[in-house]
Amino acid sequence: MTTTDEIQAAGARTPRPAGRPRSARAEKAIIDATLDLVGESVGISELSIEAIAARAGVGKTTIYRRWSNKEDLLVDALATLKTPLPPVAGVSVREDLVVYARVFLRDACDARNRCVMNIAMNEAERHPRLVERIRQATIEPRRAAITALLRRGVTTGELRAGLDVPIAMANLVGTVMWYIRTEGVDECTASSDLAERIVDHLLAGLAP
Amino acid sequence: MTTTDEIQAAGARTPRPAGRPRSARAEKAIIDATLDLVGESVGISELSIEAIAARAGVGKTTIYRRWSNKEDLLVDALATLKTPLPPVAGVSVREDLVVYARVFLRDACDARNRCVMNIAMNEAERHPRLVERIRQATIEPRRAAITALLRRGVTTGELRAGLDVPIAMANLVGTVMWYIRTEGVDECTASSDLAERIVDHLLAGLAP
DNA sequence: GTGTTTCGAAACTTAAGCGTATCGAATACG
DNA sequence: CGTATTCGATACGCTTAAGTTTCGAAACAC
Repeated sequence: MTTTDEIQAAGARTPRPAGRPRSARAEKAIIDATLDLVGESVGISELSIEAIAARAGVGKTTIYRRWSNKEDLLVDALATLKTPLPPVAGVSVREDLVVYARVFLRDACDARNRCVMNIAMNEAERHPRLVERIRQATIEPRRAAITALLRRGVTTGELRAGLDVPIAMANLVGTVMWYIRTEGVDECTASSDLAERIVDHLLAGLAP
Repeated sequence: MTTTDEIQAAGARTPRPAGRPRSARAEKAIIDATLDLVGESVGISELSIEAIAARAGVGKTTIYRRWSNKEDLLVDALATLKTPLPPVAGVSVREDLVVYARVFLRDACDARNRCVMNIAMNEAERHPRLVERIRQATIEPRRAAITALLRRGVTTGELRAGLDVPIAMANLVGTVMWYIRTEGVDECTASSDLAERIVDHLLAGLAP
């Protein structure tokens, strides 16, 4: 921190407390180190504040001055993974399903994003606050988007009438997730048409 | 351990070493406590030998006399969950798919069995030996069985020609797993025809 | 300049949990 | 009976990490 990279003047409203300002660079380094380590170790208990401080090149004091414990830091760190929500889509339901599937595949291939789902699925009992936040920020918007898309397909006749929406949603998301889990991440990055193939498979079904 | 419940005479071949025999009841209590705690805490690092000993009503000595470390104990404990392999099935591919789906649903609703999949999916890097054992003992047989069933369906014409078997497998397993994850365990035990509904949904596909 | 606050680094206290060792009591065999 | 081994309980040394405190240096406002 040799140069002047401290937090900006903070506007006219807050009269800027006296003393040395907090380093914005240190804050970013802490968040980045946290996300890197979470992406590697998958599991909150394996994540140590000391490892974060070492990786970020920062003293533990600098961390504890900003966050009072590990969970608070994680909440803020995961919030920066703003997974920009699957973007709005276009004309045909199939095309939109492919767009969503592609987003899921891309996220599932990124270690940082993948760990979010791992935490949401496995740490519910030990970190309910964190999991609830993930659920509201990431899972729920996607669930709602897919539900709306499936319902739209039913009304437009592009999808089967009487479709069981919860099952269909588990169908789409579960297939993508499980495929990545079993076939590995390489498979995703390799074949660029994987999303299309999966969606077409789901649309056609198993029967002839 | 007030009564005589020690290990039986052990046959004529081994001449029975002198001294007090090891308690079979203690061994069972240790395994049970291990599975209970794993099912609750999901995550091997949260599992402590001391907690197992306390839950089993056993001294740590009794554990370390049988297993040299946590992982060895887990390997043996998980091996007792012999999830008796999906039983052989019958005439139509649909019926057999329903049988498998029902087994997966039942397993996914039991905390002890559910944790096996959690470990297999999340602890691969930290406990490769354990995960490899789970993979060979549980995952691989099921994968092979489903693959065979899907292939059979293609040859008999009950399933679509040119079916992508890996995607179809992720389709079946992923749908079941994700449905349980999102809708909760209660949903499984409640509706007894869930397996049929999921399988029929997969067969029919999303399209009209 | 003085005063205030943050910086990174290090030492510190506290708490878990591992794996070992020791203890008296219990349970087998001969 | 004597011997051998296991039993549960407890204490021990060791490691890891949490969270706190102290330190001199640095960065700001005045």
